[in-house]
Amino acid sequence: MQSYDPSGVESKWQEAWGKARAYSADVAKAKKPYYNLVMFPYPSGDRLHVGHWYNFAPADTHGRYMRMKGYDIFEPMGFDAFGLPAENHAVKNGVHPDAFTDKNVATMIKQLKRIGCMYDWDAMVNTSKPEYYRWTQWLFLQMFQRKLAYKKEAPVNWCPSCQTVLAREQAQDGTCERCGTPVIQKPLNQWFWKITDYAQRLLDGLDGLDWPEKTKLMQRNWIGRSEGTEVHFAIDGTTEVLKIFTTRVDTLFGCTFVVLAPDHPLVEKITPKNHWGAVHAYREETKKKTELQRTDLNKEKTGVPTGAFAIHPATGEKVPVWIADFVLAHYGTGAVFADAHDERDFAFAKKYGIPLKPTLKPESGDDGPVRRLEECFTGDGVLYDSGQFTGLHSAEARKKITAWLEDEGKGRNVVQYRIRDWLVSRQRYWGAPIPVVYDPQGKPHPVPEEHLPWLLPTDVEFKPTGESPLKHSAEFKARTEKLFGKGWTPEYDTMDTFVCSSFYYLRYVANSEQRTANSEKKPARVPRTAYRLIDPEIERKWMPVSMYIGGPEHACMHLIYARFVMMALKDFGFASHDEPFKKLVHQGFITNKGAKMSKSKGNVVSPDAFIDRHGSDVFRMYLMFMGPFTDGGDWSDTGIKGIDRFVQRVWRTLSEKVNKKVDQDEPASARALHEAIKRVTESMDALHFNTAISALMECLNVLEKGSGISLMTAQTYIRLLAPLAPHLAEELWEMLGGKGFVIDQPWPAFDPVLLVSESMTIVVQVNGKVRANIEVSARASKDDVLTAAKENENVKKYLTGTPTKEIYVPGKLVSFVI
RNA sequence: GCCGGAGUGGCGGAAUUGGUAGACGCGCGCGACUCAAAAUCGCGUGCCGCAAGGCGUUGAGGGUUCGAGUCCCUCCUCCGGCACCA
Repeated sequence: MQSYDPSGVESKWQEAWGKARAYSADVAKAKKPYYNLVMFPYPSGDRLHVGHWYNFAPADTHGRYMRMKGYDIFEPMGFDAFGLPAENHAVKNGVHPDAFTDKNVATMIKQLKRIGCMYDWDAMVNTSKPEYYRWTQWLFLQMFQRKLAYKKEAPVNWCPSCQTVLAREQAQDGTCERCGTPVIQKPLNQWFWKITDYAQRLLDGLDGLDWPEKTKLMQRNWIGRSEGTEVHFAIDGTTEVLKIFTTRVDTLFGCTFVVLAPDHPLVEKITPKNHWGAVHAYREETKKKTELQRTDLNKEKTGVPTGAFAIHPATGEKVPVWIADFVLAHYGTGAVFADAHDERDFAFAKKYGIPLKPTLKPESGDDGPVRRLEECFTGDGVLYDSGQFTGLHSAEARKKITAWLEDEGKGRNVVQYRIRDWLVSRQRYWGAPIPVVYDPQGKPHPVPEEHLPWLLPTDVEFKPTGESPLKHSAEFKARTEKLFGKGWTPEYDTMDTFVCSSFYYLRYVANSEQRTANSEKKPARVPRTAYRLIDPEIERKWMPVSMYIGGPEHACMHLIYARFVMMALKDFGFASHDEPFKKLVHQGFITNKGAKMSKSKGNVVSPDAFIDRHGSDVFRMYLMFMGPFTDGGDWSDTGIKGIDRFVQRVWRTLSEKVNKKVDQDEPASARALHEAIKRVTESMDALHFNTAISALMECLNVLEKGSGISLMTAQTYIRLLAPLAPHLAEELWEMLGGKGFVIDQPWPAFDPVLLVSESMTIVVQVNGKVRANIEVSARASKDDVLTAAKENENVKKYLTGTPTKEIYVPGKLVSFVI
């Protein structure tokens, strides 16, 4: 008897699947579409790592399971190929990013094929190719046309090392997401996409999504809706009006000063000359600080008075106007009114000797310390010294004061969002060029659609200089002048790669339709998607993605951009759905000795050696057996042996013990098999691959002990195994004379009758302690069971006296209380 | 600081609506095969006991219940996210 040798078997079946085009979906004809998607990888030059496998293999197992359940699976794979690493590599080694990317994609495809996933390679996308990025640019034009793309000068996050701007999401902790360099603020004229227009819809849409609650919550926080009041303060001696957003208008009467962000536009207009020196110096000081320094919470708050005064809208008092960098320019209106009921205002006022006036007291308890300004009370309470609102509770006061302000024309109820418009410009080479040209007056014009793809020029230096490398392309300038006229210049910035990945799921489907049409025998059919982002009928059928699997790190980036783009496309009339991803699941992280695997730490585990020795089936099953796939886990290579043994045992048992002459299994075997069908099905539905595997192991343990296995049972077992160990299952299926591919077989159903055994084991408890296990007939009544329980010797020992309570849980246990 | 999630053997982890905690696997121990080792197979693996049986137990403490890993309260620890958001 030969042991199972995966190397030959796995390549044999990978070839056979490929030859039969077993995984090419016909998206136009499919009846029960199921779009099984994983987040596409970046094609780095490195080998596939454990993290890739941990994402792709279980996702593929899910797809295979759904296929056997009768769905038409579409499972594409592609490459998010634009981005900094290829460009940095180009800078270092002088190889063009395109050549470098091509090489990486080719090796990555080879490696991906070894996993043995059901990828429909006909549908592949590569975001760095003109046939793809023409759609990235097309999307920009759509946004531009509807004024959702706009250019503005704004202080932006700038990474001095990468020499480019970053979206807020890419500079979250004040450092560059890629290189960790502290980010600085720099005023630049940049392209933005108006995601803020969709804030409320992005928020509302979350309720209907089958996503992890945690991810939804993160998006809710990111969108950051808050309802409050905009209060208008006139500036003394000017016609200027300062608008201030607050959620605590109940403390309005306690306002003794107002604070502007240093870069608030009013500062220049209202600061009297004699204060300008100090104000200017403070603003310059702020500019020099990095985002990290500026937002350091432990830092003592600083500020300077502007010398201007604002008129309190309710009392008419004059209150001083300060600037301070704890007030953020980009939230609310970039200004706050300060009072005694906010920790920051309280501390700031004490530091600079600004008077405070408490107007709120707790509903109960001693408010002495608050009145004496020894304590800062920030909760809701009861108002005093607040004019006609005195005596009201905070919540009530907020409503009444807002209404009063509205009547007086001094304020209104408003909703604020924390989310900011999406900065899509990048001063880098390796990205999709923004399809905009400027006339000699500097006015931007969209590049007409017939000129798409607006090609990325190749005659450039890659060194980042802070300006877009495209600026140095002679061809790019010449092309623009030739098409649009003398003095016209192209936009030199490229797009954030998150734009590329915001709609790729649509292009997969379009590609698949196109290639299928192209590969059909005559008469040639013109693919419906050839000149469209996607055919509307096919979009309606395949969207939203049925299952989207990828890492949680994209919660507030890719996953929010893609939702925004999908909503916009629907509004533009190119799609019929609001949401791109119906169900979302995050795989967990695989760590090594508790630490995140990274190249710089040198603790990356390469799957290669394990694949060579054990094969893809064993490796992917081991990853799935480690624990729940949403949890991730710490890598250890000792346990893989267990799966290897399991595979060998399956092989041995099914090649030695199958008796084709028998069609009736021993009862134990039959029960074990049907128990396995039930449990594997439940586990697969829940994506609990670890328990699916253990159910198969338990079943095998029983089958091994029996004297023989019927062909039927063997084939059913192989079908249960097929999504988890696809190659092994095909080989066994063929060996036992199965027709076609096992992956085309239906998923087995269990027979509940076979799950019921003749007898049942009942646990007997006395006063909550287990005293016996008794065997009774499966048909025994409550009285039978109770009688049998009382007759048990050990139970008798403890059953001293008449039970005050007799509990019987059918089929499970008896509990006596005495 | 705020918001989430999680704490179960030596290890990874199982456990329907509250119903035999520790399935399955790793590791370890003993045995078989072998000149030997590896591989494989068998048995064992919370504690005490030859056994029958007894006892303990799911981060800590308390509560509800005939019965709690599961429900409620208090606390501890770890992980993830947000963080001057007015």
